[in-house]
Amino acid sequence: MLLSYTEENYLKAIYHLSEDGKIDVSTNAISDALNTKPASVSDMLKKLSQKEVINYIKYQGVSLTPSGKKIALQIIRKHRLWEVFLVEKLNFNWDEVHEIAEQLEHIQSNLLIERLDEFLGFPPFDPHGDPIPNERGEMKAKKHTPLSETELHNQGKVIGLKETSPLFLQYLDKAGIYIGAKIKVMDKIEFDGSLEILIDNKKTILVSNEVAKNILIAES
Amino acid sequence: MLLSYTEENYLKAIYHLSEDGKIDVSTNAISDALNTKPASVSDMLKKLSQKEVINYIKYQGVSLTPSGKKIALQIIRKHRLWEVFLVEKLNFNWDEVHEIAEQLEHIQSNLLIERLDEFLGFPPFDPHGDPIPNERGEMKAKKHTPLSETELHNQGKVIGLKETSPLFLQYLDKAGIYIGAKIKVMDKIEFDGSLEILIDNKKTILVSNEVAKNILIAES
DNA sequence: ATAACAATTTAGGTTTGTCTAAAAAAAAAT
DNA sequence: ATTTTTTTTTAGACAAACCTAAATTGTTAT
Repeated sequence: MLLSYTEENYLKAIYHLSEDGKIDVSTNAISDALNTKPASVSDMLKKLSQKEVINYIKYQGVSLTPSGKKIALQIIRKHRLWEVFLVEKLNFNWDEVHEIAEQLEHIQSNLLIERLDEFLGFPPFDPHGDPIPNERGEMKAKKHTPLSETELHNQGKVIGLKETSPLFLQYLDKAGIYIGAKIKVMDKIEFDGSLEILIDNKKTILVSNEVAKNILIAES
Repeated sequence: MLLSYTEENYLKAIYHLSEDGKIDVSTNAISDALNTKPASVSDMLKKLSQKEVINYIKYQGVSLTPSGKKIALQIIRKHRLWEVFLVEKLNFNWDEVHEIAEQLEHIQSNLLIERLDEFLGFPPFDPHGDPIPNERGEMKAKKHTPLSETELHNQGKVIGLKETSPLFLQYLDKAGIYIGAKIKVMDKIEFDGSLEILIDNKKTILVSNEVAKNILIAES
């Protein structure tokens, strides 16, 4: 089924809002996300409900139907693949690409997006560390961030490394850091970007910014 | 000044229609090109005239103002650059890319298009042989086609070669073909794609399809 | 439990880009 | 030089996506 540019944006917004734990998304939350008025959202929800891409009961919020979720994930797939393209191929910074990808995600062509995916080497993550759904809308992996970008006091698990040289692995081993280790950021030293981290609730150590940049964390 | 998706398409259509010699473009011609009704075109022309991107006198057709032409050429620039991307990087065939480029040409970001141009190595022509305007909307070169694609009885000048090996150049020299030579296609042999061509209104020779593919013609 | 407040929906209106049908202007044909 | 035909414009309507203002429903606090 073919949806308009605007309808696609509504589905995407509902998907992102329900990601944050919520089962049902409120009209006001959607109007905030899309910079429209609640009245406009009500109109659109009625329409999307008729197209059976959302479950909608008046005054009680909305959720995506399976088919709505599939469409939302396709748009997210396109968005994230284009972001990879912009960063990897056109040398954009990861913080410059969002608005352009917002436009590119609505280009209609399955072949295009599969070719793009291939051209980019089937990347599993976008430049912000968010996983890229596959063509069936499946997304196994979780979002990850470099330890260096993790907020103060946040915690998560080590899910990957950017560096895999023996020297780096030896260092991690000695420090007690391994894939799956639980890490909490206790302090950030502004001067050089080094971090004080708590590993598995047991040991607190100091890691340099260089090291932190190469450890990927799935926050929780 | 910012135009809508639809307004951009009108300007582009008017540009292409006035390319074919015509100074003033008719309402019907535009409605044909855009698959809309003449009444809709009249409405839009009034609007575009108010925005001072076209010169419009009722019942007398339209032409682009300098600012309208500049906008049209920017869109054409984007269209052609994306076509190069699709063919060169994503391995599309040159006849598959038009519809996708029709969508991509409306993506708004000057930085994007300049980066794309650079990424593609500043190509002077799109995959159909049409020249790509520069960022100021200037387009020096003329459209070119391989001699092998030139229609029967059409004529033009040799403006370039795809092959530049000494053997090929020697062959051309012997045949009397040089950059600037006037060539007319007298006959096409279906069997092997070879061509009978008239050079400078003097000499008729037969060239193989392989040779014809490597000679670029600016038709006239 | 009910009053006050917040969230949501309905009603009615706007803009953009389209349409059909009818009127007006220009071009072609007698 | 009229008539006929074609082209173009106007008038009035419609769908999509938005808006404001008013009405309704749900929630919270007393």
